[in-house]
Amino acid sequence: MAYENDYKVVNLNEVARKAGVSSATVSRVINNNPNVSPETRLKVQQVIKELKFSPNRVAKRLRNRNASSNLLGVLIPDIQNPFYVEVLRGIEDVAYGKQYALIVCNFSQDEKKEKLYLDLLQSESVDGLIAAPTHEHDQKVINLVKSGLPIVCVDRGLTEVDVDVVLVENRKGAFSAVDFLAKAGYKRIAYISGLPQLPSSQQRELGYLDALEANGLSLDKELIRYGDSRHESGVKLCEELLGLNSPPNAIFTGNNLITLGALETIHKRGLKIPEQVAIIGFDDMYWSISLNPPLTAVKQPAYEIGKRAAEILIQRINDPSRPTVSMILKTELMIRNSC
Amino acid sequence: MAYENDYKVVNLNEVARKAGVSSATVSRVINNNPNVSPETRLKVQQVIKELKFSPNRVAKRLRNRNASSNLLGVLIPDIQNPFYVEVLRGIEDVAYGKQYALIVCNFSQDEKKEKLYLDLLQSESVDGLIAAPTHEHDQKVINLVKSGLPIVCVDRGLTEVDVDVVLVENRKGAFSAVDFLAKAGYKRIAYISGLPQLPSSQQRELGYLDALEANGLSLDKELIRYGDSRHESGVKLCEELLGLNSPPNAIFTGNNLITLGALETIHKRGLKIPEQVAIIGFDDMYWSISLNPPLTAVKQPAYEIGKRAAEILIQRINDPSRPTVSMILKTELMIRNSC
DNA sequence: TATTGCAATAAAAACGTTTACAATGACCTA
DNA sequence: TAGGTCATTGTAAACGTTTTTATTGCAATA
Repeated sequence: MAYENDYKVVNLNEVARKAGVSSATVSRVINNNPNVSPETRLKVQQVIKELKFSPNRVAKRLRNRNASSNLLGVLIPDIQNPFYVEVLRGIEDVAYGKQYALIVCNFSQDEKKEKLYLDLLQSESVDGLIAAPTHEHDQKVINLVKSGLPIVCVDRGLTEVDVDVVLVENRKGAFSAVDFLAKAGYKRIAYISGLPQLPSSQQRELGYLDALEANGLSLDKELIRYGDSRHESGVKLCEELLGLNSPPNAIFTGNNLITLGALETIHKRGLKIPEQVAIIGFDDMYWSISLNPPLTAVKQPAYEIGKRAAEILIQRINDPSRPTVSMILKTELMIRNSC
Repeated sequence: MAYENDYKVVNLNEVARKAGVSSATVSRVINNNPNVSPETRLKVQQVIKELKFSPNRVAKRLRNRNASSNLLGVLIPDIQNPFYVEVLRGIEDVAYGKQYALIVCNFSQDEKKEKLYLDLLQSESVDGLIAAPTHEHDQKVINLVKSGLPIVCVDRGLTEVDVDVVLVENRKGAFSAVDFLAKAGYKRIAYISGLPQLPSSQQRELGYLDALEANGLSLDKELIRYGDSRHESGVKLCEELLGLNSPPNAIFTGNNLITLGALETIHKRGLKIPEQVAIIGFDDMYWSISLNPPLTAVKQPAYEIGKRAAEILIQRINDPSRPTVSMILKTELMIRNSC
């Protein structure tokens, strides 16, 4: 095309030539190395501006394998879950502020896909990684931590290895929800769990059990159902529960997609909420108020999780030897009209 | 740490040394270049397996500036909008299938941020870009197209330049919604528009006007409100409309975030939908059925948009000279109970 | 037998940076 | 004035690939 020449990208050497200095000097200028005389610096800066030079991040990354090349990996289980989108927003705001780019990998809770993405991220020489591993014994992520790559886990930790982690009080959060149901007089309370291998699902189940016990309610194992953290399993498992001979009169749903699935089923059956069946969800959404009925839910500070994780990651990149931290954030019960 | 050595990453030269060949030969093997004897190939492949070698994508990208380095940029106006998340899912599935990684840039409808991200993507030497530009005259994106970078626009096109684009029948879709309202007997129909500079907002407005005219309804300019495509402007503009001396009895909302905002306002005012005010939205969500009431909406094939865009982009990367295409996808009216 | 052609391989340059090390020259000191 | 110090700058290697060009050995040809 006739276009191309007008938009040719200049490199550091052309800047050096035009400014009459060596490439090393130009490099020093753009990296704010103090060993440059003020006049030279000014001259070079002028040429940089004139030529609209911007350093090639790929070359930089290749050269500085383990120095900062300003690229982070984000490994997310399900980008269609608004919770993770919100986490991503938090990460993104911090990353953008510090000139980091993000390679976003959505592995759809598929372990094979997760593995491939991790290889890819390593091969892209990312400076660090924010990940929500498939489970606590995720060998691939564990190895990556061992290899020295800065990593922060969100939503799910790792055993066997010391790693920075940002979590939420899952057990307490679940307790507050189920306790609220019990105090409101519901006696048969069901729990639809996400993937049972996830630490968060396990913790929420414990919170559920805690609340039953605290309120003197006996446990009916039939009322606990295990799904895969997705909308469809909310639909299906709620169907199962409502089909029981002695169905629950309240349901605690393990995450927001399950909540939406369960709502779909309840509405399809034409049941009145909360009169015929109450529902309380883990995970709030800003449009929960516009649901039918406005949903009572445990709110996770998702944006905050992402923000904190990114901050911690960048800290670790800058100081790989600092001790690991576990940050546990609080949840909040948003009371509306679904129970 | 004691860890580090166990996980050292091997490079092509080590493979070459161990296999007793030159690095060029190893490169030929991994790139399936036919000029390698079967025995050598086998030998090299063995060593690759043994050493768990995987080529460094950064070096590859640096070397092959304009050949395939398997990295795509995605420039998205608002990752919190479920529509774009769905588009992203479509892109991701195609990209993953072809071993492409994605740098996802969410510019939050902020032109400065958009510009910075575009510089970053260029500096990362992406092979191609899928973008939803801020408006039709987006100079930065136009220049990038002119520079020869393969680009596909989604949701919004560009003037002044020939570019691949994947769109939706915005005008027809809006018409079908407003026509449905009119045929249902609503006479005072309002339109809450997203950012007025967006081609999609403009087209939807035209569809709205078409439908008024087709049904013999007169236009009241007071009933058109312009927002910024976000939740808050849905809240606020709906507030304004309902505060009018002669308020609308039906509202057509320009995108899903506006819809949710408007719903919030309607519920806050305690108005009955659709008896006191009806609402129909552009953009469907899989949980629209769980809203109060189940929302009637124009469904865009969001996943399909992303999928097609990614396919077209990869085609163009492989054949930069092929003529540009415009793909226009159809919308579908999902009739539920909000009007 | 001398030449040619061909297949397989190696050598080396290149991509655009950073950085260890070397070189320069100005100034100071003894 | 010789030597040393110091600030500034330059040279060249390195990061891990791909690719152009060169080399090798061998078979075919005249």
